[in-house]
Order: sequence, then structure tokens, then C-alpha cells
Amino acid sequence: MEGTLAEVLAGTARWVVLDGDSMLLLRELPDAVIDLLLTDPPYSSGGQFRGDRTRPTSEKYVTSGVEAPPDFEGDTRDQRAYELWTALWCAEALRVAKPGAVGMLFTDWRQVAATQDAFQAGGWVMRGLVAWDKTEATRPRAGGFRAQCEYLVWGSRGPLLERDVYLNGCFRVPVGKDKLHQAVKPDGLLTELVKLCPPGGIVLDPFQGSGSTGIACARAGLRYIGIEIVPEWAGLTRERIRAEYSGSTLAARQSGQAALFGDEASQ
Amino acid sequence: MEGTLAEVLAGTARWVVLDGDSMLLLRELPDAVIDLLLTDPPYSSGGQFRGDRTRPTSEKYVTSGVEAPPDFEGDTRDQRAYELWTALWCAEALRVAKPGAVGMLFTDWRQVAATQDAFQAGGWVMRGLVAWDKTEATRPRAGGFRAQCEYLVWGSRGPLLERDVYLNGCFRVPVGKDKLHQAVKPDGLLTELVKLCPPGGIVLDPFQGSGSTGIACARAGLRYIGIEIVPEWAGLTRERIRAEYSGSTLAARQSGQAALFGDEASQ
DNA sequence: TGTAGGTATGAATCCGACT
DNA sequence: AAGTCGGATTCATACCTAC
Repeated sequence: MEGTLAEVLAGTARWVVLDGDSMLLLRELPDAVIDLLLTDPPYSSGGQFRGDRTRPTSEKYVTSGVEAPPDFEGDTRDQRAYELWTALWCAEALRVAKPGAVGMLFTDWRQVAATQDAFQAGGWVMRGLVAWDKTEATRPRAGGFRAQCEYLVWGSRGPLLERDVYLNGCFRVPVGKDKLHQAVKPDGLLTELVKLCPPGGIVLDPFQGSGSTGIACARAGLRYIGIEIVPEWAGLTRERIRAEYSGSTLAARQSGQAALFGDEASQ
Repeated sequence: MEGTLAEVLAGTARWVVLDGDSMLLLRELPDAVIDLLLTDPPYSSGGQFRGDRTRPTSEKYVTSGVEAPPDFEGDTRDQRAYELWTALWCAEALRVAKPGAVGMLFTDWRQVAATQDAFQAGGWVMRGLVAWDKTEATRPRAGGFRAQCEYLVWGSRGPLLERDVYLNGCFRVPVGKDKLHQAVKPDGLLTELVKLCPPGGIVLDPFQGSGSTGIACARAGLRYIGIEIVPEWAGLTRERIRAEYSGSTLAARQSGQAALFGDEASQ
């Protein structure tokens, strides 16, 4: 089932996880091969990076061949750089997507505007904003509202394919308790989202994280291409997907978790 | 209970509805008198093409042949104009707001980015994005997600007052069937939102519409200042609020509706 | 007062026809 | 050709009617 990138594209393998930087690896994909882009990029909200928090942004963005914007005051530069970077990889993902393909990006309340703008700047047609209600199991806030939702900016490459699939615009799904990764998305949520990929199609997740997208694809019979810059995550994800295909999800999840965080974290 | 603007500010009357343009009327308010800004400005949304925006609201939002309420104004701005206009009135609303006052603006998925930017440009500290889930009783969409949520951009004038009030960040409330106005917000939703106004404080709604904010204030014992540019709506709202204070909401709503739309529409 | 079944509706979007 | 106009479409839900 596991294969190389070429095999997945050819249909002789079901999935592959690539190690490295998305901006570079996306260039190795041919035009118009992807049916669904579904990803959860690092939000850069409040200065928190997920994938590799320790690398300075200058280093990170140099890889794309584009000069990082000059330093302004902290927040401003992060915001501008985030938007530019998002626009750049979105443009590359658009090239790789088939006409009519759907793209969806998770984001938080602080980055909705930047994500919507960058998504469109990358050439995607923005079609909506979906709310993921994480329920009341989020921290309350005195004198205000909980930051209870994350959001999904979605759109398509050109006209939307008319398919007989109708999805809701709000998903109420608690965050799972066994968090492998800081940004884990519940399997049930991804199972829904993946329905916008035509049968037998290819799903791309260029910021894979814990790899829930890959699991959802395995269950839905879809091909999957994941990219992850942190080798540990890439390795863990491969284990999870292999386990999913061999039918022993739970055991693999626990062993993977234990390997990374020690036994206590796996409860 | 009803009074002049000066009486409401002085606390000798509970509410007033002003007729006219918000940009002009806001200037007549003194500095730092408002405890909560809660409003639902026209979205100037509804379509990818300018034609979809420039159709009168009665045509744009009402699909079936039922008799439509009067158009509401200001729903035809393009993106740039919308953002500028929002920033301008937000700045004026900020001046009028007390330090620590909360501001909240309804918006739809297409205008979230513009609203967030303009709200901040007007000087407000943005603190979050709340989802109003209108439930699955919204139009479905083939091959994609429903436009099921509207959104609430919220923030404060400077540091947030620490109050012992904790609100959720997602509200699942269907739109009622007896829609007085194209953009009616459910009473139950507004009753929640109004809790962020300190007891006895003043709520401002510069784009009042059908006046549900005023009703919610009446029920919560808060003072209320509404502004509405369309005379028919202003009149109808006064009747609704009077009726709320005199305890006969239903009768007044029906008579108000009958007066505006004829008896047949009031069924 | 309760349940079951029928019906109208949606802060929309798309697309072809027309200017 | 680009812009504008107007009709058709969609299904889960709420509400109404009948038992």
C-alpha cells in the first residue's frame, strides 16, 4: 500500500509521507494531480509555531527562495510574513490541484483574515468559512467569549465540481483527549471533510502533523500524499497509517505515542 | 420609559430610537458613555459579482414569491468602500464607548476579514471571533459546505473589564420563521450577547434593523440607544420595544407587521 | 397535549441569456 | 468581450395541520 510519490500518482500505491519542507517538495509534484487539499498549517498566532518553533522565520522563509520581509515590530512582521508564506505555498498547491479540486485550510480566529487573503492571493476561489466548534471543553474567559472555534477556509480551483455531496457548515466535535500532537484534529471531523474528494482521488496534506488526514484517507479508500518537516512526526505518521491499513489502529497509536512521549502521555 | 437621547444618557429614560444615518448621529453622542456596542451592519455581501450585490435586498435575499419587507439600505458597497466605511463608524463608536466597553459586530463569511481589519483600524482591540450556527436549516450546497454560520467579531476599548460573566464561543440557534426583517437575529441569541453589558449600562446599536437588540435590552433591564436609517424600520422598532415594556409583545408584533405589509403577510 | 406527516423556506449561488 | 440580469436549484429544518 505504501509507495513512492510516483507510485501513488500512478495509482499503484495508496499513500506516501514525504520528509521535508513543503515549499520545496510541492515543486516536485506535477501539475493537476491532486483532488483535495486538506491541511492545518502552523498558525503563527501569538508567536507560536508548531512544526519547528525553534527556527527563526528568516531561515524558514529563505528556503522558498524569497527574501524574508525586513524586520518591523514583532507582531507586524509575523503577520506579514505569515500571509506571504501562505500565499506562496497556496499558489504552488493550486498548480498541483486538478481543476475543480477543493482546498481547505484550518486556521484560528486570529488568522482567518490572513488565511482568506493569502488563499485567494494564491489563486484559489474562496467559497466559504466553516466553523469547527470544539465545544465547551475550552478555556472560559472572564468578561467575554470562549475561543471555542477553529475555522476552515475553503474554496476550489476554478468552478466547483458538481457532486452529490452535501456537507454542513458547522461541526461540533470535541478535541480528543489523547492528543498526540498539539494540533490534532478529531478523526470524525476529517472523515467528513474528506468526503469532498471524489472516489479514488488523491488528498494532499502539506503540513501533516500527526497525520490524521492520512488516517481518514485510509478509511475512505482515498490515496494520500503527506508532507512533514519534522522527521519524528513523519515517522510516527507512517506507523499510524500502516497500522490503520493493517487494522490495528489502537495498538499502533499507543506504541507510537509511548515512543515519543513516554508511557505516561499515552493515557 | 421612552425618552430623548439626553434622558437616556442621564438615566431618566430607558431607551430611544434615533432616525437617520449612523455616521452623522454618532457625532452627536458625547465621549465615553456607552457600555456595549452590539450591531449588525449591512453586509454588502451575497455574491461573487457586483450584480449580486447591487440587487435590492428584497430580490437578493428572498427567493420565494412571498411578500417582502422593505429593502434595507447600505447593502451595496464594494469591498474597499465597505472596509473604509466600517472603519469610519467604528472609530466614531469607539469614541462614544467607555474604556473597557465591549464591541461586537455581526458579519458573514465573506466579510469576516474586512470587518476584523476595519474594527481594529477604528481603534478597537480585537479579542475573538464567535460563530453563530444557524443550524442545518440553511441552503445546502452541492459539492461543498453550507454557508451555515454567521460570525461575530468582538473586542473592547482598551483592556477588557474583568467581570464574572462567561459566554460560549459558539451559539447554535435557528433563525426564527416569522422574519420581520431579512436579517433578524433570534431573541435568544441577543439575550446572551447583552450579558456583556454591566448592570444598568447603555447598549448602542447603530444599525438597528428590526430592533431585536432593543428588545433584549428591555428584557435585561439595560438602557438602549438604537439608530436606524429606514423610517419604516425605526417606527416598527419603537412599537416592538413599547410593546415589550408593556408586556404584550405578540400583539404588537402582529399589528406592526400588519401595518407594514398588509394583513395577509401577518399570518 | 402529543405525535406523525406534509410543506414552505433559506443575509445563496450558479449559469445562461442579454446589453 | 465584459458586465448585468433573472430564473432554477438544494435538502434539513421548522412550523403547521390533521389525527
